[in-house]
Amino acid sequence: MMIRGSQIRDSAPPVLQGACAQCALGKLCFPHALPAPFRSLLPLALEKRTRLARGESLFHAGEALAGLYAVKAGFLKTCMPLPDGQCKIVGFHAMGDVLGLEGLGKGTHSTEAVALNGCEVCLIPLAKLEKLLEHPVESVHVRKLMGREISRIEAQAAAVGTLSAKQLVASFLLDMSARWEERGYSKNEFVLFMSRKEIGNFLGLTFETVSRTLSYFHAKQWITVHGKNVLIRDMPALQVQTTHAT
Amino acid sequence: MMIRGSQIRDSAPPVLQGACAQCALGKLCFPHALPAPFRSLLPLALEKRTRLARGESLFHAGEALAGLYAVKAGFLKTCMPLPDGQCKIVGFHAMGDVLGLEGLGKGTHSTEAVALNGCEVCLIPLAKLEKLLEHPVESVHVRKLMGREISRIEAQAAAVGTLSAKQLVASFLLDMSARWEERGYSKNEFVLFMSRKEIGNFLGLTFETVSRTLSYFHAKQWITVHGKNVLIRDMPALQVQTTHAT
DNA sequence: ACACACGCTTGATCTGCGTCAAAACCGCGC
DNA sequence: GCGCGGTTTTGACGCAGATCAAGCGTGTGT
Repeated sequence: MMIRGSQIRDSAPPVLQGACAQCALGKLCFPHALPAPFRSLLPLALEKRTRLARGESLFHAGEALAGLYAVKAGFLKTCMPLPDGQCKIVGFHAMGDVLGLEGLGKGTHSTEAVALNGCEVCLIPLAKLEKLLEHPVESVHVRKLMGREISRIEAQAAAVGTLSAKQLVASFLLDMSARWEERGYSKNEFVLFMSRKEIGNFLGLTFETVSRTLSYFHAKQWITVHGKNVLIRDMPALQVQTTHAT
Repeated sequence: MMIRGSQIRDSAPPVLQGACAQCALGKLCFPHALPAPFRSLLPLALEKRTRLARGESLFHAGEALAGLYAVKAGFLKTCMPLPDGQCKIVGFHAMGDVLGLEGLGKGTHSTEAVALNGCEVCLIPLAKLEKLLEHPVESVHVRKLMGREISRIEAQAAAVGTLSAKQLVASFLLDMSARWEERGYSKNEFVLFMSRKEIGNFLGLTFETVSRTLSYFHAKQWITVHGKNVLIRDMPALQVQTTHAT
């Protein structure tokens, strides 16, 4: 019954209609952004809350889209399978993020979503989603989510293709920092839920290079790293590192 | 009056309501995918046809979204500005492609679109687009376009972060080939409208490396290159190159 | 037709990051 | 506590691709 390492603050029953009304995550979670007149539809929309243990998949590449997912708690990665059987991480996701948007194109997922720790996730089933999306306001909302997703991935792709290892790791840390801040946590001190290997995969580097770069930043006194715990001590220095070469 | 290097087959007036009904590009172009009952809305939607000369921008990064664009003829690139003032190409676009979807997130464009040669482009103005999107069928259509776009960029990002120069150039050629085939042209013989520098920028390589790799493929008899003209002589060899390392 | 500028090719050299290897660390079960 | 497997750190070395540089096409404007 207990969820290891999760940030759930209340003890809501695992399946509950209208649970979002009491949800501690507040407006972060996807359907909460809807304007008042459409809120009444929500208990219908949120059908199932799922718990995932570390390493479990929410969906697989090639699988038919079951609907959209809103992350309530925990951390996930989305991976794209490569021709050679390997898997490239295309994003990390925390509470408030929406997963599955890429599947709206062909009706099947192009990526796999895997839990990095204990997660709780809401499913908005496809049938009910489509019903919801007949209302223009919600339709606009989903388009905005998708547009932002496109911008995010384009920026990511642009960075990976051009920046050096130091630039990539610096911007990765700043990105994580910003995400924690958005969610009301400290922007200077946080935990990396993913391994060095996963960071490397995401940034197009080896885990040795990631480790070395973190050590380098540590030596420069810009950050303090102890395993997965990171303390940012000189944010501007990292920001400069993002732009300047070498 | 004439458009250099363009594939326009008829001599339709530059601005024409309902032009798509006679458009030689047929179903390739975005609004044509709409089912019959909604077709009547189209002459309203397609307000303006724009001609762009080589090097002209359709929209800039940061600019407010004017609407969506459908490419009627010609070739464009979309670029994302980087912190250091450089610009990274995130996509190449040909007739039938839709541009501006990334702007639906924040209402402003996150990329710039630049014509690689003489282009003709239709604008669907934002106000009319929103009207159109109140109809569920069209709303679904745009979501599909966006979903496919997300998948496409994710795949692109995955490739650039992991593949070697030879793998990247091989998959680039195969991608171009597939796009030409989709549009009814030969999949074996085509013209690269972009320069080596632009290919390099797109793939995260230098133009020297792109040039060397093309020469290597040429030496292997897999392709024939004369400037921007490409003839693919051994498609399977290129496909193998995509997966195999070295 | 000419020359100039720009893009492309090809070669030589340099370097950042990948690869291989070994040791330290950390969590976990017993 | 102890031993074990996996992760992380750190070092030494090599290579793919960047950089520097020189010559060659090709298209463009006069």
